[in-house]
Amino acid sequence: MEYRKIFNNYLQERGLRLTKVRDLILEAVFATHTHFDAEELYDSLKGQAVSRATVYRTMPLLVDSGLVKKSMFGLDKEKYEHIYGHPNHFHIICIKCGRVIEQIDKKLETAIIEITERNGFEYEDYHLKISGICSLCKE
Amino acid sequence: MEYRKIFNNYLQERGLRLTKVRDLILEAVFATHTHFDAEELYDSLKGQAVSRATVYRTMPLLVDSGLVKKSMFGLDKEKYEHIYGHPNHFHIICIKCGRVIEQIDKKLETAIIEITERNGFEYEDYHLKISGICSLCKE
DNA sequence: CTGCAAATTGTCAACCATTATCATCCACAC
DNA sequence: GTGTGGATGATAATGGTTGACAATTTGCAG
Repeated sequence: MEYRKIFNNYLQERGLRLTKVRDLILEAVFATHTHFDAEELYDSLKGQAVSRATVYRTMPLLVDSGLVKKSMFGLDKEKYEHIYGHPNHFHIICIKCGRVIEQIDKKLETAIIEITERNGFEYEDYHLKISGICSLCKE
Repeated sequence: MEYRKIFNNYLQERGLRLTKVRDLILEAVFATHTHFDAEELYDSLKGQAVSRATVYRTMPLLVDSGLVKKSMFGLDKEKYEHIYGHPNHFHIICIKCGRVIEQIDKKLETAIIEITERNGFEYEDYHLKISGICSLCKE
């Protein structure tokens, strides 16, 4: 798995250790194909000796390594999603039922990068969340 | 002040009461021209008998009334900004120094609305946060 | 203007996600 | 295999936010 190589490289580059527990967490993250929070990840690791604290401690590493992204839903908890192998995308959320649609739009992304550079920034990443009412809830 | 009228209408429409305290909070919100959190708002009301709990209780009303928006920085606390009289805008944030730039881009907004409708959603709002490295930090 | 019911507020305790602490454990270099 | 410093687990602590409830105030009817 490519993502393992990436994470291991990331760890080694900064003198962090490749541990069994970090591996378990990594696998759990990539076995999850939805948006999840730390607690849900912890639950999915029940039975495999991993403590809650370590899950919380590992998430920033995964984010920093570029494998995982915080996906901002403006809710209470931190939500994450793995992004390795997923092109940059954004979300459209129904404010009635909470349904989330993922979208990719190259043109929009290009426009965003242009705007960033026009302001003298070196582009790094973007988060876009659109709120609306989905077709099912419109009636 | 127009925003007072809007808030009062909002309250009356749902049988909520216009109270002195809500008025004080409203004024404090519109006296603040930056992004703020509940605690900062509470501080700015020191001396005017308003309790912390009421500040927290009132924020959702202000958001729901459309006068205030949660501005998502993916940080620890809920951040807000008042939006009455401000065109819809987004933020570019420097990941090194934390500087925040506000931008308006009509074309981008149009594109976002189009994408939303193409997906069968009725457009409501969007949140865009761009991360990058600002000109000062690039060196 | 007065009285009343219901909404609102303040105080303070409770909640809950996240973080710090610290003793124990383990990865990794030698 | 050993030593050492990073990593982990258990648990307490933290801090933003919310709940409970008695006291207070608003909006309205009379």
